[in-house]
Amino acid sequence: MAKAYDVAAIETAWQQRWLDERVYEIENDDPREHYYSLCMYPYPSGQAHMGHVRNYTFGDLIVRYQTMRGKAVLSPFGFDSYGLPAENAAIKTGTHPRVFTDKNIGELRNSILRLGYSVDWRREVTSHDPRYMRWNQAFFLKFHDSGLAYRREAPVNWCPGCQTVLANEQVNADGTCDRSGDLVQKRDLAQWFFKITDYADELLDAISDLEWPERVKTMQTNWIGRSEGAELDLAVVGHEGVSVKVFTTRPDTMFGMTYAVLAPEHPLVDVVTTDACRAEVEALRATATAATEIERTASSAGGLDKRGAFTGAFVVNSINGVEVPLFVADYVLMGYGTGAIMAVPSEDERDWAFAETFNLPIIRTTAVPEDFEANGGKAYAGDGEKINSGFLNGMSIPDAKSAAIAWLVEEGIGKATVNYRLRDWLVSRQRFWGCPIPMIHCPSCGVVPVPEDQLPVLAPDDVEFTPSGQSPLATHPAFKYTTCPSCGGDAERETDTMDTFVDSSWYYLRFCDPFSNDVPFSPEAAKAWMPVDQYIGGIEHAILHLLYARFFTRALIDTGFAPADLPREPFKALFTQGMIRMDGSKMSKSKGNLVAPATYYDTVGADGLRLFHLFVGPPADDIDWTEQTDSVIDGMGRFLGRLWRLCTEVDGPFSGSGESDADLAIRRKIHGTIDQVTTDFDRWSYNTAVARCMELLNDLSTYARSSEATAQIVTEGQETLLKLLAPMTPHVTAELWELRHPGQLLHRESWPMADPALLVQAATTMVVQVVGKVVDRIEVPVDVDESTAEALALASPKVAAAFADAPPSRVVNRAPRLINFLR
RNA sequence: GGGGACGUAGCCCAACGGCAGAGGCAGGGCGCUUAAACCGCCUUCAGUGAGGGUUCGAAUCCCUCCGUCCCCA
Repeated sequence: MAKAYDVAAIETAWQQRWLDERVYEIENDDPREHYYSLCMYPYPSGQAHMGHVRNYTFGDLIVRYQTMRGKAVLSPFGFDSYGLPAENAAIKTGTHPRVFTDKNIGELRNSILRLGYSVDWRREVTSHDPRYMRWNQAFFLKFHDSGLAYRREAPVNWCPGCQTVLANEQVNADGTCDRSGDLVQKRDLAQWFFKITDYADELLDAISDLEWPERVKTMQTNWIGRSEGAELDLAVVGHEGVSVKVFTTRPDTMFGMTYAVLAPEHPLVDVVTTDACRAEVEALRATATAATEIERTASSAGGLDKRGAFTGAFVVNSINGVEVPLFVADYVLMGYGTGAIMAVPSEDERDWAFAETFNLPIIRTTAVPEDFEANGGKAYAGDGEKINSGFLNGMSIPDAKSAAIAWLVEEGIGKATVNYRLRDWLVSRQRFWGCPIPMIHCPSCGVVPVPEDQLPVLAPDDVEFTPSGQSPLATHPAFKYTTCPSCGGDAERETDTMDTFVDSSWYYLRFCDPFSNDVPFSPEAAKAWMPVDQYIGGIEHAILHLLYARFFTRALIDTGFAPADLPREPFKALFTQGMIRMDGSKMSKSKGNLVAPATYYDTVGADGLRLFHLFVGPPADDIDWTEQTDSVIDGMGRFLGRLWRLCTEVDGPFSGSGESDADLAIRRKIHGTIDQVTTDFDRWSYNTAVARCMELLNDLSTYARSSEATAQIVTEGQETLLKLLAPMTPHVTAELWELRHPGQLLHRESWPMADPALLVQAATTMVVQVVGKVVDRIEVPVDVDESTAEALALASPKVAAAFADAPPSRVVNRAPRLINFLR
């Protein structure tokens, strides 16, 4: 009686065995070629969900595959354990966020283990561990020293009801607080920033060399948003020495400026606004403060872009001396450029709409295409000859740009500048469950860093979470009140904590050396593994996390925490997996449409579920979880059952000698499959790799059913299939290998090599076409020469009939695959 | 509004510019079974969202449109 396939028992036993035998524990000095595989470390939200399963299935496949390819593979795991959900849970239930978080970490770790993910668990890192977060603080101090961290006022979302600051995700789409429903206000608070803009050019330039999905590279490029243009001063009429500095990407359009605009927050607004206009300007500023940035700049959001007010002041268009009105309008943002623009309605859509509303003149400075206006064209941003532009007339746009800038420089009123959309990274969070910012505010010394030997600054445990939402740090006297390290007088601690993106910006470096306590990671360890060879995660981190991590790696190198010769790009290759959708929206806890992975452990097992995720479609594509999905997953279970029977119930006797056509055919199939699966693995085409294995299993089953089969070939087929499937369905294949080779571990075997001699076919089918239509198929030797192929094809009766009257005028000869005769 | 991805059997998906079908799901038939499930074997099903272009040849490359989704504003 063959052994039964007891899915759950086999899987848990192997998970234990891999841990016991330390199969995936790796040393930094391992002599094999190093390979660093990393899945983005998750927020610990409790039991793993399907998105985790999908992510870690790809990650585990790579770890096991590269290990079988003979490499030393680093596969660490950790938890992004600071964050808002734990704090919200604390407010709701009164338990400390650490308790909630540690419990969730335990659950998530167990469910990762249950998936069979191969991890060096000794290297586990959690963000809130004092041995980890203390380095955030050390980095912060050094950044502060180096000018990379600074403090300034910046607007935050303030809820008047809760008397606290809200994160963007706590503000509803209509601008209300998601807890109290009050209208959220903008308030200026002094906050800490990291100077990522210092690295804008480098971060932008390095994008082109990354082995990343094009769309992620595009998103990063757009996010940094480098634009070249000019900065110039516009003198304010009647205010001696006062001028408005504006940034424009189109200095060639200066002759078309018919008004200028200040952002509502612009400091000059108070200076230039006349008494007659003050009331209207103030009203506009009030509405602008309440509006979100998206509302303010969206050109499609129902006329919001037309909100503005005249200041009563005029500025001089320096290029032609014309005086134009100065407005305040909320479509100009203080944070971009200089917070003021010269408005050229003829070449900018939003300026055009604004000019129409306020009856301002529109002067074209670029010749528009002939039927542009006839077709309803308004603002025109395309190419064309300069017109109405004085000394720029007749020039192309690029020439006119240069000429205009040269003129500005000559006159001493402007210069060429580069502007970025990217802004400095605001790292202050008015939260409890994050890494405390190690700074002290002293009334006499100002802002003073906490001395390094006093790190880490730890949040207190004896805190109460009130539904008001205010951070307990700010109301905890023992934490808040301290003495100044500089003068010894009374002082207050900074009570803000760091953005959790700081935690995730260097965890991949800590994984290289998670045991050190005197350094964040040793230079040797970082050099042993960095950069990450394959980084895997969700597309939702395409911009912020990846950009911050790229910045952080550079900043750590430049501040001496990481060796100078460490690669400055942390992630060599990136793969972003598709998300799982259900009923048209993302499968998520908040949507309440989760399907628990554990549902399948007793039926098809983790192996069956993994196989489903690999098979269902290209890894980068989103998948839809539908009523039919369970049937597909059942099919994966049937496949594994057939694999089990092929390896346990096929026992001959076989009489084959290894010489028959069937023997050769199945050996070709075996080796062809090795070749194809290897190729598919290397190009992230796991769905087709699974299909190849299914084909091989089908063919092997047929072959092994015949008593004419050859015993050694049956074995070769079985064992090859087990190896090919080992990275995909590790448990069942490991068990079947163990049954054949007691005491040996399949996952320590080498990846199979295809025999090249079995990959070449002697003969192939050549398609014969007449004027592109298939008329015949002929068996030809693979190395047939063109003239022989043509002769063979012409001998085909169908071709002969077609060309009975006259010979073909042209022959497209792609021997041995295809030949096409044309009349 | 700008940028990007994707549209192939009832469904999920394959197909270096060269025979539209690898694999799976669902459906149908037969076998196994007292019967059913399981299992095994066989099998039906599209001309590639629409239109144009390039090419000897287009699912594949280019353009326009339609639809779905994502990112940015």
